[in-house]
Amino acid sequence: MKTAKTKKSEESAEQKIIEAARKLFTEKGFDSVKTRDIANEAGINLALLNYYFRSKEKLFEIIMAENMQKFFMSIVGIINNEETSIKEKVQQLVDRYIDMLLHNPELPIFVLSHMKTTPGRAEFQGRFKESYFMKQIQKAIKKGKLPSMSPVNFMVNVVGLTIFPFIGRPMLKNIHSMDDKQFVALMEERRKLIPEWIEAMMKVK
Amino acid sequence: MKTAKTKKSEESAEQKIIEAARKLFTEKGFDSVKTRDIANEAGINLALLNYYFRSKEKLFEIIMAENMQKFFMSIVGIINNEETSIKEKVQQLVDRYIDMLLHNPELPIFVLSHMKTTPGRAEFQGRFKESYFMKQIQKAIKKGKLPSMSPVNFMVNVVGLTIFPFIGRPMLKNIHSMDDKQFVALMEERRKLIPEWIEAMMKVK
DNA sequence: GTCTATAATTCGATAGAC
DNA sequence: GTCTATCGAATTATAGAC
Repeated sequence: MKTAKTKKSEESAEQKIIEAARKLFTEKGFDSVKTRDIANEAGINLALLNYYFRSKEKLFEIIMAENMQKFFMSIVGIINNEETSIKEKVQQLVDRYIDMLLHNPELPIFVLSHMKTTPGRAEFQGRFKESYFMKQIQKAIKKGKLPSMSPVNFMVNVVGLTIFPFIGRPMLKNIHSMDDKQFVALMEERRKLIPEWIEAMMKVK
Repeated sequence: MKTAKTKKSEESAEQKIIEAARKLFTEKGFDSVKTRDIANEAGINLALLNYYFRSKEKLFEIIMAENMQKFFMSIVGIINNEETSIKEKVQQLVDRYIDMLLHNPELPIFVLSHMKTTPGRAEFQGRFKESYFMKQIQKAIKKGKLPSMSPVNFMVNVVGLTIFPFIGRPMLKNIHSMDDKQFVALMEERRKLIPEWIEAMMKVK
């Protein structure tokens, strides 16, 4: 174990704990992960966890803030850009999310699971609702360039078509016996197709 | 407490435990729920839980099997019907899932969370992949009636557009400040729109 | 079958040596 | 800073009276 992980011994204990916690909490959530699991994964002593982070809860809050940031903040720049069209925003959103989720596939379930219990922070409240993207969509609907429906549907479709496969990945693995390589190929196919689908969908009616 | 729940005292203790366990496990998962929570929710003594079900784990397995059944088996009849067209199947799938999930909104996150860790049962393996629905889609692609792409994409889109809003509900609540009534209205709108969208999407290219 | 009391284990956290 | 040892609370499970 020591032979292969030369890199890890160069990191500080604090850093090793954070990384172990990030991995385990993001995969399994708060209650399923035991502080001993984190210590083992990090290759450090159990007492160090409390020495550096005071409690399991404090450590979790750090990881949760990190994950929320990664999940939401990566797109606020895109949806509030006043220079780009709806079509351009859709392509950028799809690209950004697919890139990010290919490296952090557990993020959607983590974020959505914990938003069920944790009241969303003021930080993100209305971040979508009041975005320039939403205003563009509402305007397009008024002008008859998009079908008359709840503008939320538009956002749900873009986000859903993009991130749902990551959420449903265990289903694809089991029910469709899809391996990791096939999954990546599927997402690369969807990267091109989703913007085309969105365009076609929005001409309905 | 006793005054209002007259109905509950008519049920057997075993039944009350099952119902409490169903509610709590489905909402919060295995580790977050304590056996005491279940006993309290059921209004029975803690010891009865082990008397009837031997362990927390055995009880959980019952609930998980129930939920898996509800989630998957409700649609096998639809996707294996050799009399209906692709279009009809899409409408039926959307209807069935929306009806079911309006009554069991926690099901998708529960099922997908636990399929991450639990290897899928043989019961469901290949149940989609070998379905008549999949064969119909493959045939339609060959005939050029559907765009040439992975047939999995088709299934992912139908299922994703339908169940993703339930998974993303906490996000809609927080970020879009959407209440329950608005959510139901949204899903009723989508019930009509998703089949139309799917039809439009599949004409791309 | 249902309850009280308690055993057995797990888990988060800390004291204290080095 | 890091470790060993251990405490105290929480939690699952069981023994035994009724």
